[in-house]
Amino acid sequence: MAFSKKAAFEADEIILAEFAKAMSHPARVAILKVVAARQSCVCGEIVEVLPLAQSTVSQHLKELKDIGLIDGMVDGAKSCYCINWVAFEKIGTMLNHFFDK
Amino acid sequence: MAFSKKAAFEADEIILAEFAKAMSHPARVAILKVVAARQSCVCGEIVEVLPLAQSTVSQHLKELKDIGLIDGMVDGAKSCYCINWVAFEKIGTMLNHFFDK
DNA sequence: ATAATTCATCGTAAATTTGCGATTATGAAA
DNA sequence: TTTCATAATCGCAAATTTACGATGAATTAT
Repeated sequence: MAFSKKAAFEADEIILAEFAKAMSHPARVAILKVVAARQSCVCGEIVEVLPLAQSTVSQHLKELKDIGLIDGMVDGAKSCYCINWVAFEKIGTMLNHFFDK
Repeated sequence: MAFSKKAAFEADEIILAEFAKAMSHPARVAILKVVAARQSCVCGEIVEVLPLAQSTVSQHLKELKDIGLIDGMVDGAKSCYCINWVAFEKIGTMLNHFFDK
């Protein structure tokens, strides 16, 4: 493969693909669902609900946070996450208009 | 890793993740854009436009077709593709309602 | 019939993702 | 302070994805 060809594509194509990638694993979709249902929630609650180890969940949370689908804030020893609805709006808009012509 | 944990999630989470995965690479987003812009188009036209080898494009097309985002039909020696708008509707609906509560 | 086109599939190497245990860092409780 | 709890990060192994050239199958052109 030698090297990735991602850079050869247009910025909006890359952005949409990155959002899609963030949601391309059922664990991350499940995390989004849990966080959305509880307004905001602590990492430990997510770990309890998912069939995955704490370190794995933490990694998925990081990915969702890096792309901006969730916001995370420290609450003492805990980490509290909530949905970034603005980002979801953005995706919806991109999906609605991206393939129009 | 030993084995994938995908099966441990709910069906709707898996389906949404699969759609997202199909759109998680800029090449596939670009393909969708090209096909959408031309109503329907032949494989060769896509290969011309993308910075990828024919076999690579063909593989991406197969992924998009397998998940149902595009339909493909044989036209003599050529292969003609078009967007499956119903599938896009489905994604839009899932995105709009999946995280509501 | 032969050659050229078109595209799917195969085999592969390299890159990336997934998952977990172990460790680390920080805050809370004793 | 020492201990416990919470969660991020590291290091590694296994799985999956990405990309391409080569090959094959089918159609069209000569």
